[in-house]
Amino acid sequence: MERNAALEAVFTPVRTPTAFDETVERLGTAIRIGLLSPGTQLPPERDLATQLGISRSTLRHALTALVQSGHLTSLRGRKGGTFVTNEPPLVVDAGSEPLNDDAWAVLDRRVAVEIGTVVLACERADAGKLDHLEEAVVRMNGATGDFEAYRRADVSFHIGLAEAAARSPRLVASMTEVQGQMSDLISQIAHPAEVLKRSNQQHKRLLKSLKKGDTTNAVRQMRAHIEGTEHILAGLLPGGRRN
Amino acid sequence: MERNAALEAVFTPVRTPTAFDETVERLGTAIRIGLLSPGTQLPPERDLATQLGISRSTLRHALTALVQSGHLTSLRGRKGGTFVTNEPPLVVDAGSEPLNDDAWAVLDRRVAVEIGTVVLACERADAGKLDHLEEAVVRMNGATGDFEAYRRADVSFHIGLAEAAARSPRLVASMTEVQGQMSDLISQIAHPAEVLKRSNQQHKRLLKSLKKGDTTNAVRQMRAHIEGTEHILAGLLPGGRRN
DNA sequence: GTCCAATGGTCGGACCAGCACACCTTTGGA
DNA sequence: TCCAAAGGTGTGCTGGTCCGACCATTGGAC
Repeated sequence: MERNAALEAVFTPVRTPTAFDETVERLGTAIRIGLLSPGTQLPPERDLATQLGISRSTLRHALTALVQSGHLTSLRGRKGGTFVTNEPPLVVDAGSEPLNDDAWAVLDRRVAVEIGTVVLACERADAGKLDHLEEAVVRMNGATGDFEAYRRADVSFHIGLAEAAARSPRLVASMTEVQGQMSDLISQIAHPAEVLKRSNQQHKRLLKSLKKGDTTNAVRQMRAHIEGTEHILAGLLPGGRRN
Repeated sequence: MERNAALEAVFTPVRTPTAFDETVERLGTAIRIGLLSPGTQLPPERDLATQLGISRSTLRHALTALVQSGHLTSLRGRKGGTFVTNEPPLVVDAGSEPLNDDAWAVLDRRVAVEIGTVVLACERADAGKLDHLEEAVVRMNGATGDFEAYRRADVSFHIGLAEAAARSPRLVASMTEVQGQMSDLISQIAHPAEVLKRSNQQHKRLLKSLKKGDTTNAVRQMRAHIEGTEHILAGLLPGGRRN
């Protein structure tokens, strides 16, 4: 029993997502969380394949899947292209997954990514970079009655934070991934306006601390912000609230 | 230019490590950072393949690679098996990689994982779980003259922290990965005893805060601890110190 | 001494993801 | 009228992976 936990981690199954899987996941998430907004045109297949470092065949395979799931549409001919649908599906499968055990892992990962981001943002972000966050907060203020709109702005806020902190695009990618997973989780719970208001107040306070470069308070506020979601989810997760 | 940083992250090359790659990486890292110590016997190939969720052929491919690189040896016959070499290579390729640009990404990821871990550990760790950390600190105290020994204890400390905080093995896996990457980075710099002493004093202070559940100070101390390494590395990294 | 069980080592066939590349089809503008 | 830019299709090859059967070595049980 000495260090079973660590060895357990070593001998855990190796995950081997295929290029197809990864691509569907990437683009699907980007669309669902609003990074690629409705109407956006993707780069031509040949270019995009190069950018993603995969063959056109594989990319097309993924695009086809996303077309069939209603995220994308394609138009042929000159001035054709691949476009994000006007009303793309917002969550994956609509609750077919009953909050399995990895949900806890997602929440833990979120703590790491969000708090790490906050620390870095406090050190690196100048006022200019934080303007986008201000906008997002305003948008959220005006959308406490419309969860989808609220959530889009919420995602902007958190991803904007990562952009402000990032020295490499990796952090932004991690944040994007985490936000996508969170969207899947929280799609299954209710969002009364008062909860959203309270949540956005936390955003405001956090932003204030960020502007002052007050790492200590920023961390505390981010932790509180995250805990809000965790407490709501705790009841639904297998094993109940384990905090 | 609106949100190029986020889109850049979306259209970044898709990574598709093979099962073989992942396995070599996993086991190699575990050995290099001392999670699998010299002399340790791995499970029989057939079992290990099952645990890792890959075929025996693929596993053997990976094991063969690790045998050739000097990490493992195999003995046939009853009471045979695969064992960690007595003196496995400690770093990958001995400095053939001249600190490329992703080094910054590694450092950022470390901030996230370590600080996130500290926050969770403050909330969840009881005194018992922190005993291992105490041991590690003692070991480091006695090894400020022997960097390899010091580093092994150092890794124990940080991974022990993850074990204390973890609700799922994922966090431990992330920490393991990060520590492996850090080992590769810091293998290229000097480690005078006084630097190690100072570093271990930070461990002590951190542990004290952890025991009190003082998240604020624990975070501050962990950040300071990480910054120590960053400052030393900054001179070697492309782009110089960017903090 | 003999046999057997446990373990690493080898081989061959099958499958499939991914790639490269050539070619077809549609469509709008020069 | 033609051409360029885009998506759509097909074909064959390579390499990673799996499965399963079988071989070789070795130490202990009897």
